[in-house]
Amino acid sequence: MLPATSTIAHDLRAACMRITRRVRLQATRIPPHWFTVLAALDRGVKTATELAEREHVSAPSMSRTLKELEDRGLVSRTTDPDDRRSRILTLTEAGLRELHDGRRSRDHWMVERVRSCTPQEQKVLYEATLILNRLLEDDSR
Amino acid sequence: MLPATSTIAHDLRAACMRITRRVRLQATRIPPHWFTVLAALDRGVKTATELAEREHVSAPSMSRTLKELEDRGLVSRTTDPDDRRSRILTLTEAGLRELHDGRRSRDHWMVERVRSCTPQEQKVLYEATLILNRLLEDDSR
DNA sequence: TATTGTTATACTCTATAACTATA
DNA sequence: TATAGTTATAGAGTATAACAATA
Repeated sequence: MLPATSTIAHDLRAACMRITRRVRLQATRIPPHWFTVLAALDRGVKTATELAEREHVSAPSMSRTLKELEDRGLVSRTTDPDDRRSRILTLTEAGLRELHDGRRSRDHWMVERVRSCTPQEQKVLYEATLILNRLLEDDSR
Repeated sequence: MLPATSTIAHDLRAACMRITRRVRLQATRIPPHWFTVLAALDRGVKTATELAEREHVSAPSMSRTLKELEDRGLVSRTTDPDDRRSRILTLTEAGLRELHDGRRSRDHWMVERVRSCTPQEQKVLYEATLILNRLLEDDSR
């Protein structure tokens, strides 16, 4: 018998949060919020203002993070010729490498775990992932 | 056809993190790390040292958090008569109420989403939750 | 001596307010 | 006047080191 909807929801929510906490322990070489910025730039975000909005962070916070990323050679900032107030952000090669390494490191724990599952279990996890992504999409409209 | 194990793992990990981020936006009245402590006490954890270990936080950090929780009347600390170095932690009634309110608030978004799923989908999500919890347990041994 | 918990101190990430420079 | 971004400053939350009390 299937539990009540509210129980399923609670247990699922709790499990997702536990997984997140566990995966976060797989330390990357850079802080999590830096990593998030590199990922956003990789997805095509171009300006500091846009980044601050999408990450729900204040403009000064993002400004400081970007300065540190630039200092470490992971991001480059050039003045936008069309609007000289703006600065166009791009990932450097080192930034792209850091992003790839970080992704691999974050996935490592989960890959080991999923590998230990039976094919049937892997199928359940895969289908659940599709459903979760649909729920998240539905919500953002 | 089922994707590669590494793809399933990556997509699942990413989905869990997105769900966590979305659920966190359902603000509780107290900071997330306080909430986590109340939940641990409710599960039967009794001492500050044990809490610090389980939450992967330093002893002084936990000590400070507990002091603030005590100041706000959510937790009470009494000296353990059997080992006078220790202090036994218990949730007050107000703490228990805060915990219940917080849980309801955190679950709210997810309950709405799961309710929108078909019974078959709910079954997949439920089975996935069981698998995820087993993976987390396996790991902590 | 070892352990439980605290205080002292410093670092990181965050925010709001005030600023510079462009538009 | 409004906008993109920065600097100045302060407030959380965290950590390590040093300490007190008890075992």
